[in-house]
Amino acid sequence: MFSIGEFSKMTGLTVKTLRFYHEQGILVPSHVEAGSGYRFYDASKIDAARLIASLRDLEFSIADINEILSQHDDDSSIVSFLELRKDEIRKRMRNDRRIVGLLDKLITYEKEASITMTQASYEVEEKTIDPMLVASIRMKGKYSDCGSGFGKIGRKFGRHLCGKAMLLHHNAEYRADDADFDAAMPIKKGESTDEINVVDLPGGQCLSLMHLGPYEEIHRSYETILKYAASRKIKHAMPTREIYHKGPGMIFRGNPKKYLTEIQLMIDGDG
Amino acid sequence: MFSIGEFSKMTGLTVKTLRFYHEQGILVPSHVEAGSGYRFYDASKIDAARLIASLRDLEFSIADINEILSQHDDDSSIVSFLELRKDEIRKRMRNDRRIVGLLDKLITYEKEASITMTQASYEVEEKTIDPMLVASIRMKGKYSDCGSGFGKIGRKFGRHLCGKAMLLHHNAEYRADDADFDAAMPIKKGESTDEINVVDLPGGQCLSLMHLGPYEEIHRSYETILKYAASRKIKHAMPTREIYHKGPGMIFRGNPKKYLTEIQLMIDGDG
DNA sequence: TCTTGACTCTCCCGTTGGGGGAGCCCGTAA
DNA sequence: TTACGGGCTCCCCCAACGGGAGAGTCAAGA
Repeated sequence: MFSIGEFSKMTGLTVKTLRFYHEQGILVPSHVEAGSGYRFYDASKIDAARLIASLRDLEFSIADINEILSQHDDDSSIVSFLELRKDEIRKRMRNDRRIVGLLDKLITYEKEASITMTQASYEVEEKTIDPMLVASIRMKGKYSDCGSGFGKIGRKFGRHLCGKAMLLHHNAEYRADDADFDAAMPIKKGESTDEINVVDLPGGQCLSLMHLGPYEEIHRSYETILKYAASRKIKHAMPTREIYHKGPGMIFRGNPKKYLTEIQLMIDGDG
Repeated sequence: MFSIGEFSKMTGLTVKTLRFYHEQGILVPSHVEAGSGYRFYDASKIDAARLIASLRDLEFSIADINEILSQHDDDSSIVSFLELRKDEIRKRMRNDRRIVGLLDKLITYEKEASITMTQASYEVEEKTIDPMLVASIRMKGKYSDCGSGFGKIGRKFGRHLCGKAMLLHHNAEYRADDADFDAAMPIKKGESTDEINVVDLPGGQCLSLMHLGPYEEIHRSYETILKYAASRKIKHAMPTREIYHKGPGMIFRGNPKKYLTEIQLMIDGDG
């Protein structure tokens, strides 16, 4: 016969836990002294304690354990319990996978944006870009409506997205209310649908300029890059591309002063 | 301004939850009427509610959300929070994978044992078995000590086990205290260590008999199968194999009347 | 104007598996 | 004698709400 302290050390269960299991009726001491209320456990209870610890390790609830102990004495008869438990845990794992996926996206996005922001020169550069496959939706109206387009593409191609959201401008000039543009997102693969076009965007030489700050001020960067092109007599092809390295966050709306947008003018083959 | 019921329908958060968030200070109504205590929310709170719901969906605690809301307003500044959360969830997923693995083992084991038990003829059969790779430990002493051997093998080759535990008897007769045997378990691959030998067990024709009941009675089945072999003048090779289709469970000690053991006598090539 | 029914309020208790601590009892050793 | 190391019971605490009681509020119909 062991005192509760000795039994605790032998089984690894805390004294509190042993008292709790006694109260719950799943691990009753072999003897309780009448006067003092002291609990005493004999050697046969060690196996019982180990068993309960195993079941708790499998995250069975006290109620389940109570039912298992009182009605069963063989592993084969509790297979249904085990399967239920497994289903529940798999369910939780599916949700966890989803959450980790979301978190990963957020983290990657912010880290890339942060690197881009510190490494950018904020001057007009000439660079070569690769062709890419994008899912796009042609929209007419306000630029600010593009969010719904990105939403639709995200819901349809969520698994295959592989880059930042971008806008393809089909107007040469700024139009407030009746702009003609594509909301587009790079994807690894996919097929066109009624609403969404999957197309190859050509690569090649382009002029690029990073714009740090709110969209309302992006016209200044447009002036800069267009002046640069004009001064060097570079012709550019439509559509003009705008790449959103950092916009309103997925959690917070973000601080517009930190919004980071890249303007790309594709250099015309003839230019 | 919306009443709590209207706001609840708009955001999908229950009235109880909204009151709780008010109490916790993470989503305070725009206005609380002095006399009645009625809560009123304006449109700007919808975004806040969405934000909180997103963070709860990522399983952030109320305390974390409080800190995030009061100290940050940009996704990039909470990346460390997101990474912490991700680590915690990955940790939980690792544990869940472990549990599902254990449960799967238990379930598979019991189901196979159950099928074997109902399909067995409980008469001596001749059958062909495939060669197999086993990890084994040579032991001398009591049969009942084999458990420690299985334990060692399990700990070393846990990931590569692919069959039931078995005993290889090197004595032709029953020996109580100084038996010579191997504790062995089939594995997919592995290398010998100091203590554990990885060897190929040959396949071929054998006599097989299922024994249902406690080990103490297995001598009867041995008599049966040996008599069968003798009556047909079949010679058999050592070691004799004993395969434990069902023994003491991994959870419960099990009911010995349901223990299921297969005896295999390998038929000698000359026989 | 009264009533009715739908809302809303606060307050309290319950969930899970124990942990922390107060206040008390007991035996033993310095 | 006192301190210490056990043990006991009883009560509160955690997280994020849900359920329900009892009471007040609001708008519409009779």
